[in-house]
Amino acid sequence: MLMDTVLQGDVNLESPVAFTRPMRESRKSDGPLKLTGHSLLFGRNEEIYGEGDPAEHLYKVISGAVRTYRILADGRRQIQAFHAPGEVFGFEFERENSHSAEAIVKSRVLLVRRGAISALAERDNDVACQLWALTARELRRVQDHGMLLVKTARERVVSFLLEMAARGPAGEPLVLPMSRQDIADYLGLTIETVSRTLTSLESDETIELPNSRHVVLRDHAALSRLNS
Amino acid sequence: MLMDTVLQGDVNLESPVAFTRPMRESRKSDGPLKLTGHSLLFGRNEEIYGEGDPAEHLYKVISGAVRTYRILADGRRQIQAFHAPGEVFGFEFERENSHSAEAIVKSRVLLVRRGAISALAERDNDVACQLWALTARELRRVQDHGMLLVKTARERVVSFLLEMAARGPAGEPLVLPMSRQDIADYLGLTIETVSRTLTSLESDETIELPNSRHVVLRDHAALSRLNS
DNA sequence: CGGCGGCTTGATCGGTCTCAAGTACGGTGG
DNA sequence: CCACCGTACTTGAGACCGATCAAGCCGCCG
Repeated sequence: MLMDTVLQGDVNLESPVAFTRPMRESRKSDGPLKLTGHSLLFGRNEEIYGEGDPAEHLYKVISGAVRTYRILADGRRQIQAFHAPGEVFGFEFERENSHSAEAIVKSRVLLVRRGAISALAERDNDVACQLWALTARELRRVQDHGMLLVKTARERVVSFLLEMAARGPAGEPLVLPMSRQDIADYLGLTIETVSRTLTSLESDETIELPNSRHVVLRDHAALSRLNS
Repeated sequence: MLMDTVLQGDVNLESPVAFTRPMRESRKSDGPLKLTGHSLLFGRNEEIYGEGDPAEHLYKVISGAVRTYRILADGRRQIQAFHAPGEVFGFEFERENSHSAEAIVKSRVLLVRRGAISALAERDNDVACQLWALTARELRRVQDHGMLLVKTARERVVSFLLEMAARGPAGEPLVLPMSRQDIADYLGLTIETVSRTLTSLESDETIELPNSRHVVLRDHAALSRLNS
């Protein structure tokens, strides 16, 4: 974990940005929320923060990809979200983090002190409202993720693919930075079921799998139908 | 749905309040967020708002109990939360509601116009910060609910019972306002599995079921163990 | 060329769903 | 007070989906 120079980032309300592209700088009409902090570089599978750590920062992915997760008492891991460049994570109302975060691949992450944000929010209503909006957006994402978990294996995998596709440039093959185990823990399935389901979608000619980390969505109509 | 006199309620940050008790008026140190609106009375299973309706209000349960849910394309229903008196629901960042809300039993609900809240939030940072806090709290709840959905049937039912018990007065028998179907849709199980699991817990002498809407938690140690 | 980690494939097991009766309960009317 | 009814809940038998256990395969890097 290497310390980097101070730099400025802006928290915007735009929808997630492609994993495969540098962050997009478009912004909503209500304007971006300028925040400053240090950016740090994290290696593959390196912890960014752990469950129970004091929640001192908000985080923004500059490059790479991040997963947030919780571990159940018996060791099962539930991945709550994958974060692409441009996305903010680490929303926490409690004193301590309710979940852990790790870099999926080598990633640059901007850290913004909560104190700085609170101070800013007290002076500037606009900032406070945007924090609300960002949190509400995260709430919506988590609700959507919850919907996944009551579907069949096939529906979950399809939903996952469509979610990833929605973040990237349309038409281009999907690049997945995360392992099968990550996908399985995100979808509440086993690695074998994820693998089998992908294979099955390929033999239906709904998708193509040039290799394990690349997916081409071939039949969007069929995918949407399966997304239920 | 009967129109009622205008009355004042306060949105507080306290944890949920028992379904079986009138709302608790305790408040956090950062102070309650006073809001005014109309209270309405809703009958059993009456809709409070529907998915896709313009999101014009925040809601607070005065008495009774409320469920919020989404319907999947094929008709499956996923209940996102049960709301007890004192709790605020209807957080929505989008223009339209992402889910529906219904009264589980005859319920009185306070409606607060979003416009009024936004206006208040623009003038008063404290209000804006508390909205953030409330939303963050809801976020945490939804994350916790997501964790349920990757557990076994037995674990889900136990988690549900403990969640309900945590809201009510300690030691007293649990009164469930919702049907087995509601519980099943909240836990992502079938009604039969919920019923069987409860019966099984009773024959383990972990709980008692005086009747279908009342549960006595007998062996808290066993329940905590099963909560994983 | 060998070894290792990540992924796929196969065979079997088991938990939950599905379909189908039964039973208890609350309300209504006689 | 009881007979009746409808709804909600419980219980049973069997099927099925996804988990588990166990090989095998592929790609990558030494």
